Amino acid sequence: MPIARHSLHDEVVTRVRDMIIEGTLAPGARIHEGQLGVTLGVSRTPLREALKFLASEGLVDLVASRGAVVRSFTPKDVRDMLDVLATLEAFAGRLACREATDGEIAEVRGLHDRMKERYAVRDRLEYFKLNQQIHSAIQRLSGNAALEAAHASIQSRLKRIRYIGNQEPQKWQDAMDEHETMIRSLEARDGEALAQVLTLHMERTWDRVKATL
Amino acid sequence: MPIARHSLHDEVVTRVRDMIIEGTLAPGARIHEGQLGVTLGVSRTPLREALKFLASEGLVDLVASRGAVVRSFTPKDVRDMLDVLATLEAFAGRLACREATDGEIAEVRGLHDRMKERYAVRDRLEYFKLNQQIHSAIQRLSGNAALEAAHASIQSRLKRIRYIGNQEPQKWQDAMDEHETMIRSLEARDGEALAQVLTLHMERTWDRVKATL
DNA sequence: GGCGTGTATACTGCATGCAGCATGCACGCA
DNA sequence: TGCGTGCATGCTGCATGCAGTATACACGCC
Repeated sequence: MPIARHSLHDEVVTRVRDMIIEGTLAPGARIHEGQLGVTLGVSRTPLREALKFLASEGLVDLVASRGAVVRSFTPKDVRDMLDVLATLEAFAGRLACREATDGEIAEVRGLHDRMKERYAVRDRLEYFKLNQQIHSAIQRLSGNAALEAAHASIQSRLKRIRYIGNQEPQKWQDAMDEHETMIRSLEARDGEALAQVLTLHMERTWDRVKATL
Repeated sequence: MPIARHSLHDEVVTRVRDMIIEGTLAPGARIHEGQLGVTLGVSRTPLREALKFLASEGLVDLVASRGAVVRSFTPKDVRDMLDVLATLEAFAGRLACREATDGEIAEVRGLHDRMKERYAVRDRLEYFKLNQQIHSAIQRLSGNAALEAAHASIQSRLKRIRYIGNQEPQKWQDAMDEHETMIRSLEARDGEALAQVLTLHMERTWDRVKATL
């Protein structure tokens, strides 16, 4: 394994993306190149390159001669993205049930169990991270790289919004139950059932987040 | 309407993307910043920014300290992308039948008729462009911007490969027939039929291109 | 003769300087 | 007093210079 090579702009992409997800950079906020550059300790060049990258991901908008602003989403945007996610995940679920090895499914089960533990102690941050990993893992198990990439792109845009959701205990419990059904369907290699619960999960996710928009 | 503002890196993104699609920059070819910069008449900075953008689109790979290389796709990559496209287009087709106005559908019919004319005189380049426009238009008619963006991203990666396909008269005729069914289904607002033919079209597209990979 | 090592070349990665444009404020005129 | 215009400021967009590193070739050693 090659040692991790941290090209600076790659590092910056990650950092800025995290700042957007965590809300340090609020939606609609203008990104000041010089200022942010100083904050991150890099010059404007790699920062600008990172912003172009994030623009392509849809996390920031580039306005001519006025630089970058953090993209803000309307409720409809969110709903639309969830609909696409549902479509992609349902497709991935069917494939995963067919293509994944038993070992791979066991790994997802491992993620699921760890997530359940974090839920038990109400560790929202870790729960959330494991949750995202599970959804990503199902895409990966589909064996379709293009699918995985398309999913990752949309998921990253929704991260912030989904993190805000699940605030209420009942909602959180519901989400956990849906995940329980998911993992069972995957282990049973029942593609249709998995696709169905994934679609339902997205629909419910919408119900859980729409009030916060 | 604000006059078109051509930020240089945007222009470069378009130019380089076209060079990749047209094959001027062959898959696997290394992109030499200085040299290409001179060719395009721009300095390295906007060119580098454009390359970061294209990397995010998946058209080039960035290798640390070695710059950018034009991404090359394996047959499986192509197959995978077509599968995702089929999924997205089927979804978009259903939505479009429900959401589009009669006027919008008439516009697609217009594109279709123009495409048929180009087919009649065997004008492959114009046929191809109109073909892409039709597929994009169906996404747009879905009213789901996230869907449209995800589709556009994959479609741009496949452009070059799909352009090479349809070389043989019979294949081209078949593709044309599928499009004929498409437009009829759309006009009848039969979402299921449209989804079905779009899926079929992608499957057939695979049959048409796989030999060239 | 083949393989490993050293060195030279040249390309990428990043910093910085300069020019052009957007924005906000002040001043003048109606 | 209100609106329009001009100017100053500061930011973005782009060019270029410099340092670090990959690569290729040549030389030496086994």
